[in-house]
Amino acid sequence: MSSNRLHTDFFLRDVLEVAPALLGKYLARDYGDGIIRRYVITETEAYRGTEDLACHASKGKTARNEVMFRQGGLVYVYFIYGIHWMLNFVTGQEGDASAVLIRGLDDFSGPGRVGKILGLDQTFYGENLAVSRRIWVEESGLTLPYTSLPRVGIHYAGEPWVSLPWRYIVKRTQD
DNA sequence: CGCAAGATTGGC
DNA sequence: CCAATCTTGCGT
Repeated sequence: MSSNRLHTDFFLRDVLEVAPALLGKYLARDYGDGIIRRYVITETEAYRGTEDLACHASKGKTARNEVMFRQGGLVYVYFIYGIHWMLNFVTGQEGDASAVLIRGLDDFSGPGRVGKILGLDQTFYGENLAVSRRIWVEESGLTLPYTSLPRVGIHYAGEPWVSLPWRYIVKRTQD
């Protein structure tokens, strides 16, 4: 039998390709009980290298963001506002310093809520999505229509970064 | 070593 | 509109 897990090659492309490509994929999580929960990825944001002033990598490599400078397919988590763990997937080749922020799963929206649902913490820093037994991404076969909008909470970056439509959101199902 | 700000959220 | 809560990055 074969696994639907997405491997490193999926993440080695430009972040502007990977971010929308993740929409509709399954975020798989094993909380340690051997039961695999799957959540549909419904919202992402792209952070693109040292040039992008909204990207953490724009200030150069630091202890906090060093994983962003590695090859794609790794997890980048960071703690913010004293409350929230943000989940990101590193993309591109080593040195590209790009990543996708996971902002929504199923009906839950907001990166802080994603981190809470998944029970993230510092131990996930650098986790390899190709081999991890507790968090990975799977092909779902779903192709969901989406829209792109400017990114949230990065006003400090100024133009053009604050206006680029690098936030991708699955259109809500009609009923 | 001090301190301001943060890829947010929930409540008033 | 604002507090919560704490890590990080930068200035002194």
